[in-house]
Amino acid sequence: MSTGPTHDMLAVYPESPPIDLARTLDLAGHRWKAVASAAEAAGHEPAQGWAGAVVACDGDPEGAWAFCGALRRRENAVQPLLVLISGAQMADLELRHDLFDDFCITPCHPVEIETRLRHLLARGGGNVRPDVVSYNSLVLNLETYQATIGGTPLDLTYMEYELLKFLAQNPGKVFTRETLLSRVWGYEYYGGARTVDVHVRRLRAKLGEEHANFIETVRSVGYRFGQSRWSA
Amino acid sequence: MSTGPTHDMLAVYPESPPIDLARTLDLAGHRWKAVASAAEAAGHEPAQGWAGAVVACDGDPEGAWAFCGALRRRENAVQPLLVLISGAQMADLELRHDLFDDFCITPCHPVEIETRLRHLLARGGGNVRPDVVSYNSLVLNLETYQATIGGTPLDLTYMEYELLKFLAQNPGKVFTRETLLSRVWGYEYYGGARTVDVHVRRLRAKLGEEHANFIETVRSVGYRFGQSRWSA
DNA sequence: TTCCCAACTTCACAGAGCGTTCACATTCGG
DNA sequence: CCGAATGTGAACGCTCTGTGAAGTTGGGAA
Repeated sequence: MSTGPTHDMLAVYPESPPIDLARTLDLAGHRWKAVASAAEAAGHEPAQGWAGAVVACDGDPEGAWAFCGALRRRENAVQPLLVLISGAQMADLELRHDLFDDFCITPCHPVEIETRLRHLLARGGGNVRPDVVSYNSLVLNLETYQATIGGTPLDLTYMEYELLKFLAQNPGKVFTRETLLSRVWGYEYYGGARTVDVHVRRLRAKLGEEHANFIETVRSVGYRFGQSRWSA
Repeated sequence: MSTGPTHDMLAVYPESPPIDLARTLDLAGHRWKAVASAAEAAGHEPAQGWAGAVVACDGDPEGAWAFCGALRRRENAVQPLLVLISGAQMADLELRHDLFDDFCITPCHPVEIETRLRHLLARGGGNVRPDVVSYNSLVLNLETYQATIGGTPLDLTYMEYELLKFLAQNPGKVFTRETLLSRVWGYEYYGGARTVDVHVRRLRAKLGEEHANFIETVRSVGYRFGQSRWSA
């Protein structure tokens, strides 16, 4: 139907995208605007909103993922979101599965990028991103930053909420304190691992005695949220 | 095909899939069944339905696309659907964008297939396939640090888990106590060899009388996990 | 600006869990 | 039947985690 997207403005990151990417987008007839940050993306957003985003993780992976996260946490989450990564970065994808819709392993054929973009756009943004994370009676509302358990709201602080969200998004999986610090607190964080312990303790307290065991301690390893699907 | 949860059976086309694909699926712990046609896919469908489909278009593109179309036209459309195509076939995708959810350009890294499957399954609400080590009814979940035997969880301590994991990753191979100490406990470890004995004993106890013989004693040498193919 | 309070981090200590070792019993090979 | 290798139970001691509290930071109000 569409010979070329007309009213579809894509956000591209970083501000000086790889020349191959720029050429590919141009040749395919896409309209796009490169931005340096999520704030800039919000500032330069067209009236109809972004039609999607393409993020190259080559130069600055940290910044790129932060950018993805920011676009997804917005009021109107930008969709679809295509990331370009190197093969070595593929391991990063697993824990960030909620931050993108599709990915390309660079270097890749320009046609592949174009095909994936077309596919994503044709599906109208593709997959629906859940705006809540839930486990049993626990519900995290990603839009309002509120948590409830059995319907009654929990009064969580920011870090408590982020930690619980991260754990609840990966139920059953064990994380070391170091992993939690880097994924929840941030990469450049240089702090003691006991910080995690204390936050876990407060979370357990707020979850209540009945649900404190939502967060399990795995001795000598770290923490796990929820039970493995096998221990049913 | 490895053991695992029973509700994640993938349909694979064609009936004799590329060996690389088969190996990738097995190593990732997926359960799958190769089928020769859409009719056969319907006939062999598990009670809970297919968790998804992987279609290799290498040999017979027409048949492969017909297969995809049939799965999509069914009462319960099979989702998600991942197709493997060569670069030359990329042009086919545009006209068939409604017949698949994601694609891989072959030849590609096995990790990419696995990553895309994970992503698709996670989106579809299906369970993400964990990394597992399994032997008979014993399953070690490397993500959750949990072990089960015949579906019932084993309550292993950290060292017990590590020892069992190492042994189970090398079934049939005999290890001296010294080797086990250096590989499981660490190279710089300087302790008595009887430590291994005690841990083996506890492992056998927790495996239960029925499966205690998973760990065999090789007198004057060490221990072996699983049976030698020469044993009577 | 200055103060204040909430949130976050760090610290210290106690308790529990777990790994290691030892002593003794048992089995195996010759 | 003997010696060596292994199985077994118990006790010791260390490491890790839970926990209360002190210390630090940052943002908002007066």
